[in-house]
Amino acid sequence: MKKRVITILKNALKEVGISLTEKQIQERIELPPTLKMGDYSFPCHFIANKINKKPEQLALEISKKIKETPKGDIENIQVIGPYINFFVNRKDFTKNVLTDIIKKKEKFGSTSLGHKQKIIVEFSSPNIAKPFGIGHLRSTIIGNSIGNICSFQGFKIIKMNYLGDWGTQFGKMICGYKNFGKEEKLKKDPIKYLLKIYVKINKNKKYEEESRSYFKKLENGNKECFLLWKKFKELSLKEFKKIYEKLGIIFNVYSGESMYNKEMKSVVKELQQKKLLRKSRGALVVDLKKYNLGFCLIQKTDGTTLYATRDLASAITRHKKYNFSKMIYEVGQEQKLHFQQIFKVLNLMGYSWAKECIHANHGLYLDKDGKKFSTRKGKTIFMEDILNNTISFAKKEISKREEKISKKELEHRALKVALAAIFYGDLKNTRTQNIVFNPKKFTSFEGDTGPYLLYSYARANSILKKCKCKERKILPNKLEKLEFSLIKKLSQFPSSALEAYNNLSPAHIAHYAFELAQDFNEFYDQCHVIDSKEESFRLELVKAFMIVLKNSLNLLGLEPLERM
RNA sequence: GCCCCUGUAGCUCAGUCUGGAUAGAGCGACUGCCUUCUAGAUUUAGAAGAUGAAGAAAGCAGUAGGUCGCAGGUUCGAAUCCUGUCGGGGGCACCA
Repeated sequence: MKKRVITILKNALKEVGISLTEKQIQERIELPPTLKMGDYSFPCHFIANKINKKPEQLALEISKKIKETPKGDIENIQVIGPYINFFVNRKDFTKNVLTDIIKKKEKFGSTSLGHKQKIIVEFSSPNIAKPFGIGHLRSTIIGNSIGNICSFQGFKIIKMNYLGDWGTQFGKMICGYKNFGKEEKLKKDPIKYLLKIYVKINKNKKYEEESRSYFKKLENGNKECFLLWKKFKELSLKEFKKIYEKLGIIFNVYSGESMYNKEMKSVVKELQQKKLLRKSRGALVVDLKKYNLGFCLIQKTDGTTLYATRDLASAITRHKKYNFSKMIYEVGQEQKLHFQQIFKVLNLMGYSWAKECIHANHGLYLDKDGKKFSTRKGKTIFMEDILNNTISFAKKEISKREEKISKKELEHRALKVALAAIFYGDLKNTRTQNIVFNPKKFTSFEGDTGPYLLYSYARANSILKKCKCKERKILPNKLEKLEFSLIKKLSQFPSSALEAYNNLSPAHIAHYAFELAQDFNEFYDQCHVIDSKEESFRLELVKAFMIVLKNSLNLLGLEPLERM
């Protein structure tokens, strides 16, 4: 139908002496703010500018040239101010949209834009020997969703967890454990105990020298250090995997900084050969001052490596191994400069694929004073606690509404509701914005929340379950306003999904899903589905709603519930 | 000091990339939509309550709430673009 609008416009514009390509016209077509103003609209300001005419007048002139008498799929054309508004035939529109959704089901809205090219999405990436904190929550949820969004556009996605399992901090860990660690305590609650040690060692400056020497030993292959490191890693990974299982997030690859130990030497060599390295204050650096990016530190004075070195090595190795078309790093925005440096260095090294590396940065969770959380100072909120709190709150809410429920069912539903609250609560925010952490946000289930979305789905499901009438795909003569609003919203899902991909922005999907659920609930309130003459059509509409909402939720990393 | 992000309703935020129709949501506040009772009588008033029921109130409708940080500029037109300025956050060499 949009195509028809474009053809009509193209012909009319020609008559007035303006020639635009179909693509140019398509880009200018807008959706009017209200239903009363029509379904598609063409603003005339921008052309009027070029030919020095008043937009209102031009709109009238163009509309007069539209010869084809409005009928068929376009019912009416109106000029309001500088806009030419098109009204579609609602019945045809509805029929097309519903048929399309019900035919394509979970594929509705997806495309094959990616042609199965590979995209690596690196996300979550928690630090070994530290608890899974609020800092990694965003990366985990957003990265997962970005993966789903890209996959929906036909890319082959590799979800990669790049563990922070190497670096000076492990010198600190080993130093702390050797000085005041106890094996029994470690076994009891490994991660929280290791955190205690980490905080303690950071407070005491006299261990700094010793810590660094332990990391040097570790990097040089000292056996005792290696075994301790291995133990920390295994214990941590076990805890992390428990959390991922609860969150329902699956990684294709578990990688880690430690895995690029061998490649690092060759990266340093390569940099030297390409004459990019320079000695500065005893360390090896790449000078990026020309690009306003400062120095990228490659090797410390004591000869050990740094984060940047490992990221360079891993990027090069990954490209060899996977031949990715894009690599997305879902990492906090405080590392923006770091990634700019890495990408620049890769570029200077002559790797043309450097431009396909993207830092999809996210804003930080700030504490209630608006300051950054810091693990080093022991100021963290544990993922485990957030999850457990939200789950127990969800349990209370569910039991309030349904007493006779099996324990197993309660556990299952409470987990799904809690995840919806947490995931949606995070994803609805603009990715790059900082968020002040407020635990109450996750335990509020009304209004613009994840549980509201699940509720709407369950509500729709209940209608279908209770209705025994047979399907007859009859469209009513007159569509109610709320019915048509819902249908229009349904039709917008594909462009929402595409927009989310273009901006790597799950928030687009989150906002769409909320508006969709709102439209559905309005429709539900006003239009009774059962015992109405329109029932068969409305049942189709409810079905289509469920499909589209489910697709949206899946993109966010959530599963809807049939009952809540 | 330099670089990046940011300031929209009491609170939390969309909208800013790509300037256009009355600046939108959610929370909080107030009102109504549910049930029972009493009076009144098809369109009412008061009080109380919540329901184990289901076409699920985890909902819907309405009211109040805005100098889009401030000051200039560009434009027929600015929350949106440009400049300046003030407030908040993050980063800036041996952490990741």
